[in-house]
Amino acid sequence: MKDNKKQKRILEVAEEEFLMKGFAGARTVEIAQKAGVSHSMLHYYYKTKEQLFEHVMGEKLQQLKESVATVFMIEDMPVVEKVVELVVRHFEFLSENPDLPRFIINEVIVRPEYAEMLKREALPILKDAVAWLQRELDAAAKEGEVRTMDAATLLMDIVSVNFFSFIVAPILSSVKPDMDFQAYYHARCQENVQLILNRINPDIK
Amino acid sequence: MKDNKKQKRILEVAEEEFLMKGFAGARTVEIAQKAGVSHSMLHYYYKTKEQLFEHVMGEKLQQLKESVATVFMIEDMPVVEKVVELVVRHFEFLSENPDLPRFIINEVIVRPEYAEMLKREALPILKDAVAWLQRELDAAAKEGEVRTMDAATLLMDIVSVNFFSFIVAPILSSVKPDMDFQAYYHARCQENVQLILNRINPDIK
DNA sequence: AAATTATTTAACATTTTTGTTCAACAAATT
DNA sequence: AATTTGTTGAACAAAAATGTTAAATAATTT
Repeated sequence: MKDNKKQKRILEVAEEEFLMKGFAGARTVEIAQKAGVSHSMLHYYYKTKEQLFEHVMGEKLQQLKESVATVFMIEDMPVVEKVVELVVRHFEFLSENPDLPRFIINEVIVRPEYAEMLKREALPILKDAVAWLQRELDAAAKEGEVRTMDAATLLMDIVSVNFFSFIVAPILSSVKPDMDFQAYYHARCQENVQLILNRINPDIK
Repeated sequence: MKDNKKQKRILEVAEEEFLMKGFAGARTVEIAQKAGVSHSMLHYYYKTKEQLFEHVMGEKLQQLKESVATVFMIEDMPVVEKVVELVVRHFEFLSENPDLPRFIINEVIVRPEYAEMLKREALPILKDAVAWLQRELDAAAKEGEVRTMDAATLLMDIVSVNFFSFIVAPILSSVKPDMDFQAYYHARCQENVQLILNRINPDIK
């Protein structure tokens, strides 16, 4: 086999385009053109736009799944540090995949079949992660290290502040064209860590 | 004039469709059909899909603008209560417009001309609001009522946790089909208030 | 070298979506 | 009553997007 450099290239460009514009907004001819292959080549490897999209979505969900596994694989350390590590890792994951969440959320809302896919792929592993975090938190709460709290809620807080940091980034930059992304991300990550630390702090409320 | 009930109806349905599916995903014939008017009627009032979309976007940005004004018009009370009020009002606004933010963010990212529109429409008033909040916070910080902090950051925290509560709601419900939205929203709002209160609490860190 | 696989070009077919036109009719306004 | 405005239907045109085909060539594998 020729190792299909072009096929890979098509998929790469398809990812970019679908992630930016969604299924409805992306154009197959544009994908082919940007990938530097002929229009027919695209259909040679992927019969339909839908099929191409499925591959992209499949890869992205896979990636999401792996990222959950990675993000949660934290060696032994005090639970507070673990939570900090969680926030930072999740933030880092997002900084490498800034428009993945927006993409998934949109497609899942617009096209129910992909809600199913998400449910199948990403959910079981996420449930395990929540259960793990809950055990950690409960144990630490008994020692008074953190306040008693729901792991799912904490996770949602983490995801929402991190996620939103990336959602607004392009808007902020359209407002301040000279904005320093590096600095922004750095500051935001710190802010988010701080916010989550307050959240689990046992001395409050 | 006949007071254009149908024209209004078209706009209503167009809002629903564009908000759910975005510009690229929405279909003019479907809009006409759901509005209970003929296909030709749609083009009679709105020459093109783009024009129809502009009306919707215009209205939505207007609404956003007004909501900012409303959300921030808080009578005299201690600043901590003001912040709580802010969170609750913003949450309420979102509960009435659950997919507005997602819509705006998407279109603004995909179509730069609407980033301009957003900048023109919503930004000046938001800047005022941030300035107001900053003054309030600074005054309160001097009295030790809240911790010294950046108003823009606090606002971003508020928006992100509230916003995300609504983003995930449809996903959660696809996971747990029997989920009680009412209860979920109520709990989430409380959680978000709590999170923000921790954030401004002067006794932490 | 032969066979297979990858790739292009360029035309074409199909489908989907948008937009137009026109004749007729209904409703409201003057 | 006459006129303007709203409305439909149905056909049609035009544009945009997807998908197909076949012939020719290049590259790779056997």
